[in-house]
Amino acid sequence: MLDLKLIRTNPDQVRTGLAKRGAEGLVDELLRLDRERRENLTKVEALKNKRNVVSKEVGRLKAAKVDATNLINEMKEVNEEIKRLDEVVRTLEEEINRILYTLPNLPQEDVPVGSDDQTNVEIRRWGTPRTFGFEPKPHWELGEELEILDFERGAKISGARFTVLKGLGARLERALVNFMLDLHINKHGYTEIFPPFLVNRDCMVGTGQLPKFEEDMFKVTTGDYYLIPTAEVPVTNLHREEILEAASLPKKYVAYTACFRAEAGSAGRDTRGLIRQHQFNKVELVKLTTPEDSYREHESLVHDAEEVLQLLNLPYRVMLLSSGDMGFSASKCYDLEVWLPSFGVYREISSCSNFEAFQARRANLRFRREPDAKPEFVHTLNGSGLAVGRTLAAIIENYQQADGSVAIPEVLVPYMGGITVIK
RNA sequence: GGAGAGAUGGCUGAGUGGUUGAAGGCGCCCGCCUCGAAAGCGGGUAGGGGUUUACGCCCCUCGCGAGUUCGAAUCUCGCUCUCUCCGCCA
Repeated sequence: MLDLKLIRTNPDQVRTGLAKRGAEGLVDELLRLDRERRENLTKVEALKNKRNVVSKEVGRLKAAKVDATNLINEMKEVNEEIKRLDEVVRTLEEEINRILYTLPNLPQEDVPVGSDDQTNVEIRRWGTPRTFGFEPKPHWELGEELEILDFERGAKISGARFTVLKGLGARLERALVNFMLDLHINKHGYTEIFPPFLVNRDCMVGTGQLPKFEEDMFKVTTGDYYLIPTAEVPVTNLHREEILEAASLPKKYVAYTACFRAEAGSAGRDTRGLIRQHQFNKVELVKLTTPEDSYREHESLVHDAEEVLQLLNLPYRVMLLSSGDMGFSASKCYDLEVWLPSFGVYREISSCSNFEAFQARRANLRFRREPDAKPEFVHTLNGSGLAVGRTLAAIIENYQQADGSVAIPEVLVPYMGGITVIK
């Protein structure tokens, strides 16, 4: 969430930033509520001070065996007024928070302004899409023919947007997870986390999924738990309500998890294949940094994710998302898009964002520069490294051969027990 | 699921209605002492909010939320979490 103090002291900056995202209009309302809250707060605190002072006096009088009935009666009236004003303040705070929790983050200065993906900017491109001497098939056709993807049975046992991986397909999925984890752990210096897949509501609010995007989340009916839509949620919230030492930053975590998304509003989109599933696997990178380091750490996080595609020899491009295409919590976001031959387009396979203090403020996630310094909010970042299901689809399509078999990328062969082709 | 015990500051640990936001100890920071260090001595060490040019002042917080009271860490009720034993379970 945004800093209420920034809104109070610099409303124009906030108005401008929100306008870039098409989310203006509530700043004046916030300023009014904030002013009203502080006025009432000052009043009620003065009364509470009076109550504290008089109560101590009552204690002294009673100890001295002096009658204090008048003071006690007076305080009963003061208490009524305190109760009333407390309620007023509480209501105002609720309204303020209700608005704050639904306002998106402000874009960084260098984020292109635009309303959708048409204004995204291509930053760089890696690799050349292969030319096929035959008509390349989509991954779902290849997968079914090779009996490594079973969409029918996925639909039978669960429903639409669920897929069963079988045999070497399941093996390849597992190989990808292990390959990505090993790369980020051993070469890039991330610490592996294996978190719960169900989290409480506070975590979902902390990273920004709630309260605004409830309909996109799966919620269990027993207990107050949500299925994680990404490992970003449990991993970013690992240190919520904590004050970290500056020396322990940046914290770099990598986590493999399943991800669960309701995909409300996506009806009819990407209905075939592995691209848009209710459940998919992802290896996620998360960083907690000081504010001054977060921009550099963002760039290096993108490179860490890119290296997965490079080692798999999959052509991709890096897009800088425009203000209107970024996620709710992000201040700046790069997407990695992998080449999918059957679509003839680049498709998102990773999203790498810097959230600055937006999530940290929600999750009360702070650090201290020096032992006796004031706590400050950290900056949080994350990115897919990568979405495993989409990577699997990209490999099947890019590595297909004329006879319908699929070659295994060289770096994965050790993870496949020496197998070099699925046929 | 049943029975019991517990939750206090960075840690440990007192505190059963009245200057207790909290004794003592440990840790940490500053100073004295020392050639230097240790020991010793003195002082300082929570977070949030409001107000103020500032110094400062005020409010809230002893797991969380209600309640009793002029006054609650302390009494009452509800909840959460942790631990022990039993049951069940992968």
